[in-house]
Amino acid sequence: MRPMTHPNLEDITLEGIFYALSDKTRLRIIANLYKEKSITLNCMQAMCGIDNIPASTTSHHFRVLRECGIIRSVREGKECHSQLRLDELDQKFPGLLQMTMNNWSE
Amino acid sequence: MRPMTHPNLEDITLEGIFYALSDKTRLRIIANLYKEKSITLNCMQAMCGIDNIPASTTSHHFRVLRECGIIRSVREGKECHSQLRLDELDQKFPGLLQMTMNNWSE
DNA sequence: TTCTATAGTTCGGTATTAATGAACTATAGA
DNA sequence: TCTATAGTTCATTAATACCGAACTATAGAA
Repeated sequence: MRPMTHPNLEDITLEGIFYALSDKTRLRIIANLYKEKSITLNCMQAMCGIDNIPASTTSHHFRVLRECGIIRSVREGKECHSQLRLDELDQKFPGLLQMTMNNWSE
Repeated sequence: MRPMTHPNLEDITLEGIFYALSDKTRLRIIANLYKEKSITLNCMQAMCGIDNIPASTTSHHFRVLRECGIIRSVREGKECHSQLRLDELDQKFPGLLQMTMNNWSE
């Protein structure tokens, strides 16, 4: 299993972030993580309320979110715990995540 | 030539907008249109400073922007004049375009 | 220590979508 | 009517996404 990679702050691009946000499922995941800002969630928790996505697809979505720089994930035991890179993102693209969540309904 | 179609405000989706914004060339177009908010630009003007994109690709990008609801285009003579749907977008997704332009550099 | 369940990842094939050269349309002006 | 301009559409190739099946890594039970 290859190690999880995360881009450095300076390598995160606006268009990369927008790409990650251009999918309903990923927006729902982000919304779940945003609700629980202060704690990390495992995949199942982060997928709470999102219907019936195959595990492989879920894994793909988390990879997209990770590799564009929106979330940070660490393996803990047999789970993978993720959280938003809130402070970093807010430093690089002020207001982006907040605006997104303000405008996200569903 | 089929007529240009634009979605109604209620059919514009957040993920659709993000998809349109997930491309460097389209972000550059948006930035050009944003600079000249008050006037409409033809394709060539809107592509100002953007290097060497084939006409067919340009046309494709404008179509994506149009069909997601970011811009409105009308044919005027042999040109196609476009402008941001600024007020409408601001009503539906407050702050989205402004945040995007604040965070766009290039 | 093995066995089993859990939580996720990776691989590979199919299906969808994007980019672009070539041909086309529509209009303006000579 | 002829030519140039501004852009669109079509068709092909190239890149990506989705998802079942097989795999990995860990935890806890037997």
